Amino acid sequence: MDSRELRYFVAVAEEMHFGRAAQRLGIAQPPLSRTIMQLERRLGTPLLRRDSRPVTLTEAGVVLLHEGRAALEALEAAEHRARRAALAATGGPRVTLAIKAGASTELLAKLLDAYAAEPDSVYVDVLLCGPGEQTRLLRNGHADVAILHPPIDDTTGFDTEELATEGQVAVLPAGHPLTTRTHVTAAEIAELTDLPQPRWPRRDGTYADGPGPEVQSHSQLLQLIALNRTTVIAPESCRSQLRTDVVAVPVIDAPRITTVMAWPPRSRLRAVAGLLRTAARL
Amino acid sequence: MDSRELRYFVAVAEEMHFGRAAQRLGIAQPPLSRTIMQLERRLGTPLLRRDSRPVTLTEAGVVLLHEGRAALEALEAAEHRARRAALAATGGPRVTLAIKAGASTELLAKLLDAYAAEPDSVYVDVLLCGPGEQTRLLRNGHADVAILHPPIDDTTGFDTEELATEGQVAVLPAGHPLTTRTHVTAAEIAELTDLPQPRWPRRDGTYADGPGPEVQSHSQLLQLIALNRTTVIAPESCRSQLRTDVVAVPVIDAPRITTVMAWPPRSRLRAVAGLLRTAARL
DNA sequence: ACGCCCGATACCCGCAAGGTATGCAACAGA
DNA sequence: TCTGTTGCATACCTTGCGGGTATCGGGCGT
Repeated sequence: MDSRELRYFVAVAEEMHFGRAAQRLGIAQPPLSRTIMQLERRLGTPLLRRDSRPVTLTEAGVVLLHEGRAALEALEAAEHRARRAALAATGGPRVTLAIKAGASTELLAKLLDAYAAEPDSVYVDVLLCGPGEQTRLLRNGHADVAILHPPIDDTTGFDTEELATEGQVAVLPAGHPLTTRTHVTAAEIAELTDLPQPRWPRRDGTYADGPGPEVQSHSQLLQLIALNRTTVIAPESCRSQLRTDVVAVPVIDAPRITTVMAWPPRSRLRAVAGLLRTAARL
Repeated sequence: MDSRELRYFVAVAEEMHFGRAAQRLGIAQPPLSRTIMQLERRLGTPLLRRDSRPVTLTEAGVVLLHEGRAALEALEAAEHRARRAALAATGGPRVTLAIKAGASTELLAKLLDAYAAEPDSVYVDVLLCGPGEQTRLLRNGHADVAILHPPIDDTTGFDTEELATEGQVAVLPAGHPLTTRTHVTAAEIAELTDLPQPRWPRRDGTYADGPGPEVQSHSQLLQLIALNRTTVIAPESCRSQLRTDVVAVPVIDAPRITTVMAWPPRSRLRAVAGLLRTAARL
């Protein structure tokens, strides 16, 4: 199968609309229709039901959308990794590590320092990315290794190694009644109608409905907490990033957050192995 | 990147020779040369060193060969899985299970019977394949799930679930001195110069050098054991397939063999989940 | 019933993929 | 060192296919 056909099909399957898909692909609609029909002939099965609007996927179409996305990502990954391998061969070897922007830097700093002191260490490019973006970067070859937090992040399809596990704390305004407690429960925090949970923007920039304030950044969130507007439950390592006008109280029954290092399976990069050895010693 | 270019590059990288690669691809050599050069321009880096013969891979070339193979397999997989999904939608749902030909059928038979009795079970196509072939079939989409035996089989890149673990036995000719023992060690078996280890054919059909007899099949092997020509260490479940003129003696220090079910990560097939649930109850 | 939306069809064009002929550089043998 | 052979690159031609425009036809809303 040709990757072009697959790319076209994925576009149509995602848009559920030939015209919009064609626009997204930068081609006209008729050649797109033709290519999809060619693909269907080649596979010997229809992928789309056009008899009702909007067009819908057949069973085979659903499968091809899932598997095809993975295949296209693998193609991208091959291209990017080869390109980066070329850079590493000329300008000195390096690896790219993807971490969530705003995540705890303590553990990471220790790891990077320790690794840099290793005899065969290479330069580590640190790639800050949005929430949940790390797995995509790992899959499409923009990163070699990532720091993830299951079960928030989905690690299926990657090799992983656990680095740390920690409890969670509720971040409350200084002076709030609960700050006198040694610990609280998740239910208690959820029931605080005076401090409703904040709402983060979704992928498309819109917000879910709810009583909590809309936030775009961590500093904004901390300010809103200090102003008695909201509260949040976060890993305890966030303590080092807190302002003095907010207080962290352990949440006794919140799920423990694990920090894992993840990399694509059968990645044979020496640098990843080195990072792992270093991490194992910490 | 176009899959055609990648296919061409992989052919050249595997053959280390433009002419042979072109022949394998069914095209002439000049367009192949041109396509590889286009790919190199697109990536902005040379992939092959042509200044000495045979042509050799650059660092980027090595990476692209590895990653590119995986990407091409993912493409194949998408195609095959979509095609099979279409079949499943018309002719009743089914899954394809890959097992090594000649492996123990006891556990498998129990599993399949139990699964068939489940309320939402579907027909299971059993695909017999050569040693180490299961992972390839899983990767390229010819199979949905497989029975593997790590550490013999490489399971990196798959989700797995352990089904069973068993010790190993030495299969000896009836009447051999060691058959009176309750157990033996691997070293003792290796030191039996009168019964050298058998030699299996490699992928290309040739055999490694050594004193042992060349064998192609299990029945051949058993006959050679009965004839006092060789011996072999195998999982204890092989006992049910032995003839009466050979004897199995536990090897006390042989690594335990695990039987795992493996499937591609983020495969969402209900049938695979059903098989797993059934397996968990056995 | 009418009009609109949207995918399919018909037809044309240009380019890039593939073929043939040949040049030129690298290894092997003397 | 010279020469022949092997093997990748270059030059040039041909053609099929990917893409564009114009238009048709069917489903759905009003």
